[in-house]
Parts: sequence; C-alpha cells; structure tokens
Amino acid sequence: MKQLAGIFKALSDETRLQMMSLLLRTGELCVCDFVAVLDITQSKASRHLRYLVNAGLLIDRRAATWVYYRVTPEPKAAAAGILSLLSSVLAGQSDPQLSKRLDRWRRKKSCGATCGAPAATRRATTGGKH
Amino acid sequence: MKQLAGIFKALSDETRLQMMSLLLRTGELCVCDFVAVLDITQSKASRHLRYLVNAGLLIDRRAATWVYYRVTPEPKAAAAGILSLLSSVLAGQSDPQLSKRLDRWRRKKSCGATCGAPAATRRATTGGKH
DNA sequence: TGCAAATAACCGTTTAAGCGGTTATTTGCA
DNA sequence: TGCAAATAACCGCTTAAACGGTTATTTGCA
Repeated sequence: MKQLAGIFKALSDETRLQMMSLLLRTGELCVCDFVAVLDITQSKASRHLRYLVNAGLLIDRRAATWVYYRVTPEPKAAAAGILSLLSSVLAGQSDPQLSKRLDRWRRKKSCGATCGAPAATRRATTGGKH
Repeated sequence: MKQLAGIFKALSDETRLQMMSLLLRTGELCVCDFVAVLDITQSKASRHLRYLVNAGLLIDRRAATWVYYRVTPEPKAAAAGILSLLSSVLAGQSDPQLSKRLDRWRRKKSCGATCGAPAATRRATTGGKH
C-alpha cells in the first residue's frame, strides 16, 4: 500500500506527468530533450527524472555524454497496471501544445546541432559569468 | 493534465488509499467508521475525506447526524479509469490487517452501540473536559 | 428549548517538495 | 592531458501539506 502511494505521488506533479506522456509516445528521450520540449531548467528536469526512476517508473541508460530515460520494461506489481492505464488516459487527453513542441524540437535536433538549449540561451548564460 | 495530477495527488497518501480501499469494498461508510477501523483521529479522517471529495473521487451524503461517503458513481474523464484500476490493484494487495479490523468493527457496531469511538475512549475524553 | 453526539472548520507547528542557481562529476574529443 | 558539454548533487529559500488539538456547526432527542 505504501509503495502504491509512492507511485501515485510520483505522478502527482504536472511536469512529471508530461515527462511520462512524452516517453510513452516516443519511447526514449535524454535530459536535454525534456529541457527543450518542456522549456524547463536542466536541474529541474534532472530532479524530476530521478524522482520517476526512484519510484520505479523509469529506467535510465547512459550513452556517451547523454543519459536516456524510458518507461521501465519490467514494472513491478502495482506499477504495471498504472502504467498501462496511464498510456490510455494520456492518449485521451494529450496536450496539443506539447505535441507541437515535441515535433518542432525533433526537427530542429535532426537538422544538426547537438543537444543543449538554443544558442541564444547558451550565449546569455556564458555572458552572465564573472 | 493538471486535473489528472490532482487525482494522483489525492491518492498519494496512504491513509487516503486505505479509505478508498475500504469504500471500494463496502460501498458506503461514515466518518466514525474510518475513525474506528483506521484508528485515526476524527479531524484527520474528516480532512482526508474532504480531500478525496474535492478531488472528485468521493461523494458525501448526510443522513441524520452522520455523513456517509462513497465512491462517486459518475466520475468525470480521467477519474473513471483510475477508479476502475484502483479497485483491481487494491484487490490484488488488500491489507489483511485492514480487513480484520473492518470485520471486527462491523461486528461491534451491529451488536448495538451507536457510532463513535469505543466506550473507553469516550469516557476518557469526557473526563478530560473542564 | 436545551443537551449530547457527529462532523467540519480553524490554528499553530512541523515536515516534505519544489525551485533557481551553483558546483561537482562523467565523458568524448582535440 | 586539458577543455567543453551533459548531467547529477548540493544549498538556501519558499510553499504546501499533514498533524494534533480546539472550536464551531448541524442534527436528533428528551
């Protein structure tokens, strides 16, 4: 029962729900994808993703510099049912805004350019240092 | 998406999960039943039940002095799927302790005696007044 | 009408999350 | 080996939730 509450808690945050929604659709994404698509800071993305991993909903995989996340393929007990429910529920109310951003980011990413935030943001950050 | 997060948040507390579990099994209970079966204070029971009502998972019904709660018969959107999932998941891992307490309380209640905590506690409370 | 029971609302305190911003760590590459 | 990118861990602050305890409200009954 306690574990079940933990799973629900992991899903009680909108950012984390969006992350799950993106992963259920795409299969696998790295941190920088979430940063770009959800327009959130890297630390925020990292924190929420770790939260979902700890709850047993995601697994991570390191490939070179990047860490990729995807829905755990072997959910234990309660998690299995919740995950299958989640995919159907989210399909029914998928945020069009989110889909649009995802597509746009995918195109931009495949056009070239490695991971990371758009150039403008990067330049601003660097300039702010002293 | 926000509403969905709210529903999960309502289910992220163990006490509230136990409440849902009891209601899915019994159909309808009043506040004093939760106080007796879960061995929690009245204020705690009341607060958590209201939380579940606000989340759209329960409805309440006043009958004389008592307020009865049951799972909402007309859940909206996301709630419906979650509720049906919940009943199956909870059935799979129902806490034996909880069932035992429920049965014991039911017997005690039907034997006579109105609602409220066991006599001992009631006496103590009254005695403590001044 | 007055009293007792059941319940909801309120209050002050404590605890857990969330956040932005920064620093540390891992990794690939020149 | 040294640098830059991606990510995780850390820090201080703010906010929300949970709790026990108390008070107010509703209701039935004598």
